[in-house]
Amino acid sequence: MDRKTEIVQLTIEILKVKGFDSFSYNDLSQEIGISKASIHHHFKRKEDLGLALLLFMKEGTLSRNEHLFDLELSPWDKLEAFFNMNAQVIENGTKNCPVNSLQANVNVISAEMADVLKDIVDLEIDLVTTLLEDGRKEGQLFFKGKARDHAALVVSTMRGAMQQSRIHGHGFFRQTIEQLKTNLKV
Amino acid sequence: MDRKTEIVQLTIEILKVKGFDSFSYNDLSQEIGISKASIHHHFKRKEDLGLALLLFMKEGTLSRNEHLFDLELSPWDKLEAFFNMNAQVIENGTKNCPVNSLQANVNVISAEMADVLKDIVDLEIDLVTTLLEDGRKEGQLFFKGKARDHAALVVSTMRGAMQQSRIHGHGFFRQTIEQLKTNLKV
DNA sequence: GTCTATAAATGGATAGAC
DNA sequence: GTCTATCCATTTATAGAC
Repeated sequence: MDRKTEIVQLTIEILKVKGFDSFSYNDLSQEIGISKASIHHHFKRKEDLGLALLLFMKEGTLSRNEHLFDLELSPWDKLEAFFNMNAQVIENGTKNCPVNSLQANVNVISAEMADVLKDIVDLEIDLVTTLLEDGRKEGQLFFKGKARDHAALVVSTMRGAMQQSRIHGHGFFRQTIEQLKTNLKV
Repeated sequence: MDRKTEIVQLTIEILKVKGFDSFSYNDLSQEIGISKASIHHHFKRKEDLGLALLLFMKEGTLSRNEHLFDLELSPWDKLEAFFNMNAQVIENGTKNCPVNSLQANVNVISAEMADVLKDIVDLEIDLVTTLLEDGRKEGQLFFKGKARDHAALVVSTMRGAMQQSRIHGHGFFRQTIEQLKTNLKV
């Protein structure tokens, strides 16, 4: 892996713990073992790193969506896989989702960064919308109203639960997702 | 209103925009029109201000809960009032909920602060649990499973939607709450 | 690409006068 | 309670050598 990617990935990990304003080039420097100036060589301004990081996250979301979509699974099982992927992100509730972290800091990031952040959430809502539509068509899962509206609810709930679990412990996320799934059962 | 309260209330407003690490005594100084040193006179350390602010928020939650509980309204209408109160907090989606802001920054606040933050969310879940139980008993609203589990879901969804609405616009919160209510209809 | 050194600004916090 | 002045640490960022 090249250094740029290493820095980006480390930054995402740090974002799960601290906010965008709360981490410094010094944090990265210590963790990677090169000087602050070297980090600046790869990403001149913190904002450049922020944008690179969001584009990296968007790429990840795109490829995960594609991978999930191509799996030989039922809509229900794909939805479960989606939740499990996100459970891994927060590592038992000890960490936050980087999307939450950046949303909470939307006023301290650039407009460009915020645009990509919106794209990422839209991609997720797109995926869940498709899974909900397919599942309802097949009679495998149940919900009222439009698929897209319910997908927005599903993503909001998941994201909210990811953040709440930071203070309520790792069980909170698991339990809330269970309740969400209970509501989707026919 | 005394100065301490003025500072606390202003800090909560700033927290809706920036994170706990991202605002400074200088921000408060500028807005109120007294020097940084004067802010320090009222709250020696930033951590003291943080704790005072959380205790203030907890008091507010307690009195709002009590007020809501005493209203001559049906459980459904009380739930709606609860959502409307929270819609006011984020002011059309331009701002975040301070609870979200602090949860996202849980690693940069003190353990004492985090404890009170947990109390606040627990109080909300308690309220919603009671409303859900009463509503189901009266046959006015519907949900599967335990009232407390569903209350955790309701609060997670609301909080998640509050934060998403920062990038998805003011309509997102309203729409997601509508979808949440649609699911609660008998 | 990486380093040391350093600039320039801002942060939290204190001392002491009024 | 409020002020000015100041301290010290940290932060983002740059210059220039290797």
